[in-house]
Amino acid sequence: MLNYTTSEENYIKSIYHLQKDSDTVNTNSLAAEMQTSAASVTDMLKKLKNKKLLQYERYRGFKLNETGKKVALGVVRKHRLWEYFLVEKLGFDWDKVHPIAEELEHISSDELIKRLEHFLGSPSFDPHGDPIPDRNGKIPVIKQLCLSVVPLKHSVTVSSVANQTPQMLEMLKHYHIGIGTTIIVTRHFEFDGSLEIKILRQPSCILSEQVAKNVFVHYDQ
Amino acid sequence: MLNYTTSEENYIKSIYHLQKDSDTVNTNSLAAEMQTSAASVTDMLKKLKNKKLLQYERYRGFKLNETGKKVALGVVRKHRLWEYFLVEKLGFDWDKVHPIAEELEHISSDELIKRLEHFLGSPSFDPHGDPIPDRNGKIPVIKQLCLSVVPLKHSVTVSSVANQTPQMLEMLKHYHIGIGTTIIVTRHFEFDGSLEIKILRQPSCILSEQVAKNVFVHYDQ
DNA sequence: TATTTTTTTTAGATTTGTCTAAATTTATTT
DNA sequence: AAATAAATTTAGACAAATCTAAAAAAAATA
Repeated sequence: MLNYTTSEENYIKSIYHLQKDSDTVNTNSLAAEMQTSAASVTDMLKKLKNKKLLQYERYRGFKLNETGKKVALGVVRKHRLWEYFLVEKLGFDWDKVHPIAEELEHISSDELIKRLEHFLGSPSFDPHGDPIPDRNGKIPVIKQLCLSVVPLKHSVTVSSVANQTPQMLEMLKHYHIGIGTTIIVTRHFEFDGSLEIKILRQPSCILSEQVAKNVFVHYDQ
Repeated sequence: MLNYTTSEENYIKSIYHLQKDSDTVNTNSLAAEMQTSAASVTDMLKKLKNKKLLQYERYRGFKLNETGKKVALGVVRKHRLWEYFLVEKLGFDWDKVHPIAEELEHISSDELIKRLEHFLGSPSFDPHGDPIPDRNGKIPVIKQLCLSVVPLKHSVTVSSVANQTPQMLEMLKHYHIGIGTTIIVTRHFEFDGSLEIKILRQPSCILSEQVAKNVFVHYDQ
């Protein structure tokens, strides 16, 4: 596989994330996402089109082709493996690792990533619960649902968190909730949508609907 | 501390290595070291002088000042910690890690390096036996001598290897010699300068003078 | 010391990625 | 459908890092 510049990789990654939500992407939303000007985006689109990484007709929006998606998945893979390393091996809090992984994801060695993955035990999900694509770009899937809609008395495990701010982290730390935590919802208060939950070896506690809406879980086997 | 570009850091590091041998550095030798043109070196020298990292009078050579040396030591520190990580944690052969560490050394986070160092157990020497500067730029010293001049029957430990090519690595692997290996020189053949050595749990073997001249050791306590 | 050679610097281009401002195309409203 | 607004692209510029070729300075040699 060819090598791309850090800037190209960043554009490709952002397009990839945007086109998951809305099939074709437009210039302004990419400019907003990347905090740059629409003109810069247009410039880069021409380069990426020349390198055959995306479909693009001027004024008509754009989307990554298969090659482009593979490149994007490679960058996402590296980003999430490094995040896992930073949290699990170096002990960073998960809300601190993003900017560092943004740099590490552009280190080019394939052998490095192969060995890093093995060293980490081939994790399937990063510390935020986001899936880590495998070497072929395959993304592990998991049947997730929002904690706010989980039925009472079912045992579920936290698999990801939507809002990844320091404020949310602080909140979750206080409640002893992290990726992998097992939770049972014991009551649902109609009035404000808040939940009473039970975590193993913790006293019961109440979560606001706002928090619950940002926590995603899967059913335990 | 300010941030510098990857290119600036690479120039600073190369100047640092060159000025260890010859107090003041000249344009052509830096150009050769960095595999670039003398004109490019002059361009960069002006930038580094503006940023107050080196003493430089045109046509008169140049050298890093104290600020420049600190920056250089920071880069060297990062390079060697990453090399240690790549060899000790990811299982790379030591002759494969240099180009990867050349990329990793430019990752900017200080917190990352602090935690990486702690994770690695604060090593003092990298896998080639080169010293790792501490957070303040202090370089651990060790009283080294060349294996070719070690007196007979003294127990010594390999601390570094001068020639770090794949060919040398292959040779040393064959003899079961690495950084940290304990060696006793049992005979010295005047004819060709070759040595008979004994390594714990290995049969005695003969090293050519050429190999011995590239191996550095220190006396055991 | 005068000449030649070597080293170093300058001058002028080039590439990559960015910018602002103006022009163009598309979309939305009267 | 015409006018207006919004989105997008082009034109032209700039900074960083590089290059080649020419000029200038320093060093070596005759």
